[in-house]
Amino acid sequence: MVVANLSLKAIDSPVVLKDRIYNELKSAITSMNVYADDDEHRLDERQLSLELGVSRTPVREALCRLENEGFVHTIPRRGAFVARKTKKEVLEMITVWAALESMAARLITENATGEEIATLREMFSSYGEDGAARARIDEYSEANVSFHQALFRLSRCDLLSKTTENLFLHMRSIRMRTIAEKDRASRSIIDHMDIIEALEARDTELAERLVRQHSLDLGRHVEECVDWLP
Amino acid sequence: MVVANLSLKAIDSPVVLKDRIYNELKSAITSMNVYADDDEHRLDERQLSLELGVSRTPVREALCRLENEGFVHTIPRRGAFVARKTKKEVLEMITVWAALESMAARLITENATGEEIATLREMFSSYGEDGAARARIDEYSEANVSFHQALFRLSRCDLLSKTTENLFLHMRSIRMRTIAEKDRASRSIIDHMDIIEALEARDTELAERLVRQHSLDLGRHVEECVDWLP
DNA sequence: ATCTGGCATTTTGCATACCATATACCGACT
DNA sequence: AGTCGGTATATGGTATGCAAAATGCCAGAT
Repeated sequence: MVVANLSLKAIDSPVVLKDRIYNELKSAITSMNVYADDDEHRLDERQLSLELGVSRTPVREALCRLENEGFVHTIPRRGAFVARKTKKEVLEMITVWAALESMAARLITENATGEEIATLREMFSSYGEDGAARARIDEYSEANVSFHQALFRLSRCDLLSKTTENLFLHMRSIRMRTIAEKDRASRSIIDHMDIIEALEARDTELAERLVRQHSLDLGRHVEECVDWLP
Repeated sequence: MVVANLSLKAIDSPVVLKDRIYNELKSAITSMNVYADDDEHRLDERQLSLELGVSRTPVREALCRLENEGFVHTIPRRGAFVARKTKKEVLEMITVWAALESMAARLITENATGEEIATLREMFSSYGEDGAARARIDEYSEANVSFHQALFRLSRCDLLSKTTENLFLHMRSIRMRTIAEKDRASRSIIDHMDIIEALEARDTELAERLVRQHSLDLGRHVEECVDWLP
């Protein structure tokens, strides 16, 4: 008799309540438009626990995590609120983003395969330089996000992706609003194409610089044009 | 009658129990040598709450935060353990570090005053190029940490500092062990001096490249020489 | 009429009690 | 002797209870 050599993957994911609540709240917070109105959105522990049908304890632990990630701001004895970023904080997020993504580009030129880089180009196949598809802003916005996420994925550095993940979510509402300007969208496409070419040419320094500049440009644009943030 | 115009600073720090426990545990974890022995260090909720003289609830919330920051690894229904980084994770931390610190250097060349940059040089005044002081490794190690922290401080980007803060703590044990090699220490001093000169010359690209390379060198050294990590 | 002081309410922070599950031990069976 | 199965125990996950603290309201005084 031989032991059946089944290739089983260990199941160590007994998803517990607090994690599900964390995911639920996180998606709820990131999908809402925090900056739509001026009044702050309170997160009542008791109300949340009632709505979710659980006790306050796992809700508190979920809020604790969200606070640590900057999505929730809690004031002792006062309660939890959906965090609102100041303009300064947004600009700093963009700065950190620029640092991380330019490093991702660097790593891609050194490690990624040609096929992987080719997938980047395919993502924009429908958005030719003719600009025919430029009208589909919302659709492009999706491709835009995918492109940046792909950069981090191809860098093969999990920590880079993980560190940026929350920045992505924080920036989502901002980016959605700033990308909805045609000239910036077309500028963005050109930037992306230049980046892809640099990656294909394995030009480490150039790719790094282009990616960094692309982010810093966004930063300058926010600096100059966004006045709806404190 | 005039209103007394006292310049009071708002006290919004009713330091609550869970925060103190968080700090207590964090300093305890980061100061211990996690990699000294092979057996994993368990963190028993009940035992901790007994030792600290509090209930389990705030202990759990502190552990929750520490898990989110990667200092604690909890397995559902099994308990919390002091997290042990793999070699891959350490290398990725160094990569992220390199990205962030090189961006800090970039910002310094653009924003910092000459006086601020001068303070960097003063930090190494006692470690001349003659190498007379090279023997004082432990003392130098302190100056080394201070130097890197100063880079982030002078970047005037709080988020850069904040993001790196935990990386600092994670790397402490690693760095302590790798820096304790004379040739690397002297190499490190030279690197630092080159970086300072680039900053003084306001050479953005050079400063950025030197800082990044300094970190990546550490990465390569860890890659090659550290075999005591899984 | 406005300001101040106290009371009531609301809500968090912490403590405790309960429950589900994983591990460990032990006895029985092959 | 080794292995399998059951039970006990320990430990984390969840629920609830209690108290401190902060806000808001109202009444009374100036």
